[in-house]
Amino acid sequence: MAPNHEPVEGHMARPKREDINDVNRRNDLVIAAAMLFKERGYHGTTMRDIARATNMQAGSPFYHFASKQDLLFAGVEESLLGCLADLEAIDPQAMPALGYFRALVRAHLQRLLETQGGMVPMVVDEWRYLEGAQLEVVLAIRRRFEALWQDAFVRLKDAGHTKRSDPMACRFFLSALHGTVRWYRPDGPLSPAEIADELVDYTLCSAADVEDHYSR
Amino acid sequence: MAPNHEPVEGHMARPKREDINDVNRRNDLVIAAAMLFKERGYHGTTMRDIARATNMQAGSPFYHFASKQDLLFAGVEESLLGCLADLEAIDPQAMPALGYFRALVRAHLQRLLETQGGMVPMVVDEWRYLEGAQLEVVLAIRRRFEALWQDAFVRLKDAGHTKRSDPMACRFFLSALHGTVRWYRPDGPLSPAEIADELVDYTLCSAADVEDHYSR
DNA sequence: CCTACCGATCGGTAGG
DNA sequence: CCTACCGATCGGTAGG
Repeated sequence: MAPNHEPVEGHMARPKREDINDVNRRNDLVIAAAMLFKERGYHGTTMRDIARATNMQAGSPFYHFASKQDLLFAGVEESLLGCLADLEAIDPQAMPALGYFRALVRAHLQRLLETQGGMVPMVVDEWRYLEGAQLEVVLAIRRRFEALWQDAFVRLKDAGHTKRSDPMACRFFLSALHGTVRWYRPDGPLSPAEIADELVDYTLCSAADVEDHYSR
Repeated sequence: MAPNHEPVEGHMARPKREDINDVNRRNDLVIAAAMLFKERGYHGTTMRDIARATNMQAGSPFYHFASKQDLLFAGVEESLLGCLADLEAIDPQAMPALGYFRALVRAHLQRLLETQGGMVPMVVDEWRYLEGAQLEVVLAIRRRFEALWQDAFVRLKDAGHTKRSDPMACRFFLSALHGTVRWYRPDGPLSPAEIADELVDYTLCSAADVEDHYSR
């Protein structure tokens, strides 16, 4: 016994051999849980399911996490922060509005659809089963995420690529963006990057494009 | 004891007094269950929760439904068929493509967002917990639903109101349409009809509109 | 991390 | 529909 420390250890603690193992196993749990939550839903998944998927005994996950909710929170927070980091790594000043927007959509769909065996889609539906302070943390991250997209939309419109950049338009766009997790199949005909380009095209509205390059 | 008949009673059975009561109580259960499934998820809701919400004792819902899944199925199927009936009641021949499309979006958002105290949004997320034959039935209805929207999109493009009418574009649109259930609030500033008009505007892409009537 | 265990709850049933 | 009940399972804990 020892771990189960949410508030993380002291500063700069040089990890010893056992610590590394603990961290690895902890991470295995987060991923296995996220995958199961995605497939069967949070309440449809059992701590015993998660233990089995990680080759542990029924009570062992509680060595790493104090509760099932803490395990959900770890997965949701990690995924969301990962998404946000990807997007914030792209410099808006380094490229034109359209290129920036396309880079955002590509980065996000890559993260959403092909990270770690597909655990990230879980965040789209399952965050809502969090409560209290953990829910607040997640909502705060989501607000930063939405503000970033909102800004990108404003730039897009200022450059003449869309007719709207209001919050409602941004919401419609984000629904289409996140809706991909409900129909995307890894073995399907389109890669995440290709889907990204399709969505960018769908979202744009320049006069020139109305003369269809797209039939079918 | 008596009911609990899924395959419905004989043809044209004139309902007696008790039958009416059974039908009413059965319907109360479907609505209460759907509301709870929407709020807490299917697996996060207990048959006892549903019983309590209907002023029954713990075991009584099983007089009307053989299982929890049957109760879910009843709500999902009824909601989906209701949606489909609304849409099929609109005659495409009776109006121009744009008017038809707008009528569809309005009808659907009305059904989705303000029917029976808001039970319908449940179908967006919870149908996936169905299994076997019931799941197949629901997927079949959904295919009809999507085909209808696909046709509407083709008409929209033929009339020059969108640049795309391919299945992917239709999917993006439907995600935005159904995503409304995740942010719509009955006490919010916009009615379902107003949201419908916003979405129609967002989806259109005529050259004339690019000169923004919309700022912000 | 495993073993062994607990109290609570859950879906569902019998019998009227 | 209620009463009374059952077997199974669940989240979680103690103790090493």
